[in-house]
Amino acid sequence: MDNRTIAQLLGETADLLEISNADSFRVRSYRRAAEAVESSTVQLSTLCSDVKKLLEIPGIGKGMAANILDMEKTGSLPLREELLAKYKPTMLELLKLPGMGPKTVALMWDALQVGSVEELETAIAEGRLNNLPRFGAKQIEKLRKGIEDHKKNSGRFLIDEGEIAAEKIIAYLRAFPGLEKVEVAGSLRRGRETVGDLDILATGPACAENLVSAAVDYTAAYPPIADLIAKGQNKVSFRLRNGLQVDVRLLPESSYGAAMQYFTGSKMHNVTVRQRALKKGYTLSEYSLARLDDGSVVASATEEEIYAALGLDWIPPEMRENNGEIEAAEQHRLPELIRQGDIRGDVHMHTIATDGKNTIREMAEAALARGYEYIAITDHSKNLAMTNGLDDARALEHVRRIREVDKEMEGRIRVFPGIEVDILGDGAVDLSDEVLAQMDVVVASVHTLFNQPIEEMTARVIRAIENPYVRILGHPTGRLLLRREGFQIDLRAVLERASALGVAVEHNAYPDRLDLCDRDLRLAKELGCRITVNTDSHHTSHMEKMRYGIRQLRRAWLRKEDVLNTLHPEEFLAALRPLP
DNA sequence: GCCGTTTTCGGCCCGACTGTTTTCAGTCG
Repeated sequence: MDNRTIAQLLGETADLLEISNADSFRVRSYRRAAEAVESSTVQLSTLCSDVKKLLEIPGIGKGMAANILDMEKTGSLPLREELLAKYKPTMLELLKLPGMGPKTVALMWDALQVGSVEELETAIAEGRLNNLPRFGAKQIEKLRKGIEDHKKNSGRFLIDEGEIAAEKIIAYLRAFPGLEKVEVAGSLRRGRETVGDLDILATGPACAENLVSAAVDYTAAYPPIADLIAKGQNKVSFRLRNGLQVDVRLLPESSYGAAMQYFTGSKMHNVTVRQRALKKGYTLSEYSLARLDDGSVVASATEEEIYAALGLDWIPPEMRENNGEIEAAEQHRLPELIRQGDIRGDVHMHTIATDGKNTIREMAEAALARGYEYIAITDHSKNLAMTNGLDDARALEHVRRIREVDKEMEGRIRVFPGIEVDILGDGAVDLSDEVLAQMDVVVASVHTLFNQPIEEMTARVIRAIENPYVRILGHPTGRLLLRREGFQIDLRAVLERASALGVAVEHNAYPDRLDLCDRDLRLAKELGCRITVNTDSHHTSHMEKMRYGIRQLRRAWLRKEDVLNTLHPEEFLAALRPLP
């Protein structure tokens, strides 16, 4: 069992314990253990013969080690099974609705026997929630909208989940002799924030017509398959335990490029490309680009050949959304998109001073190892009490330590002092100007819950960035606009103001908080905003998540010069809004 | 359930905000 699965089972157990009103500290210990397992760099399954090693992991004690051993041995966790006998697995889904916490889920179950999103929907429609304590018209309406949003997004998986699953499948397939090239296509290749399913293409000598059936059998025997949906001549479809559907196609090398082009999509991009082919007297399919008159193949082995035969430059997958990329490719005007290697610094990260997991020094070393030239340490401020946020005094002390580490690093990497302040209800930020004046990088982030009219919300955020010490607007859409009903903002108005003030707008690279979608990023560029891309890292390993953010920037057609943290350290600071 | 120069109990990140309360429970970060 891999770490991710173990972490998931532990996390679910924590949720169930919470619903059952268990001791909150016990719940927390399950959560902590789940986090510890998730961020562990060693596979726990390799440690199971050595319980001592398991106990060395902070957050794993005797009980938890026993749990892990149980999961390794039996594939399940006794406590979780016990709780699932009492409740329903679908209740975990209910927890994802905004405003739905464990207490409410328990109430729904005890009072109405409602244990799933569908049942809740029915109960709302039948007016059965009306007599429940704490349930007024507003609360019910919030839930109704929450369900609506949930349905829109359920069935899709965050890009990193898709990628992790894809990497494992690809590694499995590559182990088969004669499967030489195995790659992902579909929306994952296009870098969308979420993926509906995985398309994986494989080719090599093993895909020759007379041999392919063995490779098909091998594919269908992939151990984690939960449900084999279809097994055909050269295609295998299955579902994984988490519900993600995967389509694997095994193709001859000669048609690999055509298949890559076809299965990468998007739909509208492909429609337009095929229309173009027809105009030129060709027909384009997943097998080849061929002449209409005699059917002879013009191109098929690589995408480059196909696009070239259509008079187009090769188009990066992230751009294939029919947003004008085809015209640009025709006129050789495709922008040179930003790449991961262009990023020279990450200016949003946390340490053990608040809710991070590593020290300032460890973060600096890890960033150096990644090839960064600078980082900014931006721990939380006091309003985020739960994170042990810094008040004025602690913030000053923290700045002093950051400067020390900066010196210790002897110029190999710069470490800038910073802070992530919270925006209060009146639009003020929660630390004093005197303290903010000591910081190189002040990020003002919208964290706390607001449920105000759009005008009021917009005004608050604008008031916050008008504070002259604020240099970056963090989480500009208040994080997870997707998930949270009730947070609404006039993003255009905010971005216009940020642009005028010279406040940079941050794009978060973390997969579950990609708070600017590609459309928002295009708008930001159009309005002349300065843009940064950051990971909001709470652990050294989080820094690798940068790649997800880069892909969003690429989807928005951004180039290196559009993003501030591609600059050298001093240039970066100079490009930020001038300090008062 | 974890953790411990205070070792085998008693701590364990806490404050803001909302809706439905007429004093607070629940959710969120």
